[in-house]
Amino acid sequence: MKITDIPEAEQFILHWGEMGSHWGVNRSVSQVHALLYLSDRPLHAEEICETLHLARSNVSNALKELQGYGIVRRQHVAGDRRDHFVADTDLWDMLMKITVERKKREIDPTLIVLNDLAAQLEGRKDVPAHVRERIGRMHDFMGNLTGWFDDVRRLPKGTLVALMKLGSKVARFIPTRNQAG
Amino acid sequence: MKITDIPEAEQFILHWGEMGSHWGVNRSVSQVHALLYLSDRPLHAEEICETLHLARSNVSNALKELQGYGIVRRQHVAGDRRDHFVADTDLWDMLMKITVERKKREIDPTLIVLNDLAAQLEGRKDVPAHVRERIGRMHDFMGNLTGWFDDVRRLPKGTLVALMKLGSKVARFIPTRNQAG
DNA sequence: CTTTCTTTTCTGTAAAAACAGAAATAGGAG
DNA sequence: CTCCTATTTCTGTTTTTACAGAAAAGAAAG
Repeated sequence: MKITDIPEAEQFILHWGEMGSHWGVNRSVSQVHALLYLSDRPLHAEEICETLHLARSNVSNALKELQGYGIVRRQHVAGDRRDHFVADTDLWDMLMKITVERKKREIDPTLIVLNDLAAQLEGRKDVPAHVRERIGRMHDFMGNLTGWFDDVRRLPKGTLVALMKLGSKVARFIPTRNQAG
Repeated sequence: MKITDIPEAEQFILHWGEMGSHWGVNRSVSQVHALLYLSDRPLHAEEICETLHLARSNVSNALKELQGYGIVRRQHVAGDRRDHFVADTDLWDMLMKITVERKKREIDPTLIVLNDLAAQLEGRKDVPAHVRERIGRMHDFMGNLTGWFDDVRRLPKGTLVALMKLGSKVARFIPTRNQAG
C-alpha cells in the first residue's frame, strides 16, 4: 500500500513540492523529501518512482541532492541489495541542516564577492562615495547576520527552544532605554 | 553617466540578480532592486531599461513586484511627468519587509494547508498514526516558528540589533541546566 | 571472472519561466 | 475634448530548467 493512497498524505507531498519550487528547490527534490518524511520505513528508489510517478534518474538526482543537504540518509535493509533511504524526522535538526547548507551555497559566495568589491573600492576617488558606502554597508550587514547565525546555531537545541518560547520577552534582558514590550 | 559604468557596481548588480534567482526571485527584479539600492537619486523606468538592458515591460513588472514587497517606492520629481523610483537603504528594514512578505506569500498558505490536513486527519482510524503525527508535528513546528517571528519582529530595531550583538550570549538568561557556551 | 541487479550519468525532449516588442490603456497638459 | 506621453497588459519568442529514457558504470552474488 502506497502512502499516496491517503489523499491527505498526497496533498502534503504535492504542496511541499510547490513550496520548495518557490524557494529555489527542485519540485521533485521536495516531493521525495516529503514522501520520506511521512514514511515510517526506509524506501528504495524504485518505490519512490512508483509512488510519485517520477523517472528513475530524477529520483536518483533528488536523493543525491537531499543527501547533500544532510536531511536524507541511506540505510541498509537486511536481505535487500538496493539502497534504502530515510529522512530526518526531527524538524529542528532538519531546518538547521537546510539553513547551514543554503548559507554555504548562496550566502558565503555572496560574502566573498562583497568582500572583493569592498576591497577594490577602498580609497577609490573615481567612484562615488555613496556607491562604496552602500556596497560596504551590505557587506557588513550580511556579515553580521551570518556571524550571528553561526554563533547562535551552536547552542544546544534545548536552549534554542527555550529562547524561542521566550519570544520577544528576551528583550527584557537588554539593558537599553527605548524599550518596548 | 550610468552607474553600470563602474565595473564594481555592475558586478554587484549582476551578482544580486543571480542570488535572487536562487531564492525564487526573478533575476530582473533583483537587478532592478540592486540598481536602485546603489543609486543616490530617484530613477525613472526608461533609465533603468537603458542601464540594465531590459525591456520596458520587464522593468515595469519588476518595479511593481518591488513595490509589492514594500522595498521600493515611487517618488515624484518636480517638473517631470514620469514616475521615479527609490529603494530602501536601511538594510534592516529591507530584510524585515522581504521576510514579512515572503512569509505572507509562501508560509501562511502552507500553514493553512497543514491546518486543514491536521483537521481532516483528526481521529481518523484509517490513516496510519505516524502520518497524522508527522503532519501534525510539521504544522506545530511551522506555527511556532512563525509565531516567534511575528512576536520578535515587533521589537524596536535598536533592541533587535542589541540582541544580535549579544549572539549566543543570550543563552545566559535561560534558566536551564545543560547549558553550553 | 561472469552474470545479474542497481545506480548514476548522459542526451534529447518537454515544460516552465523569463523576457521583448507591440498593442492597449491611463493620465496629464493644453 | 484632444493630443501627447507614460505605463501597463498582452502575446509570442527565447531561454532556462526539469525531466524521461537510454546507455554506461558500479557492485554484489555465484
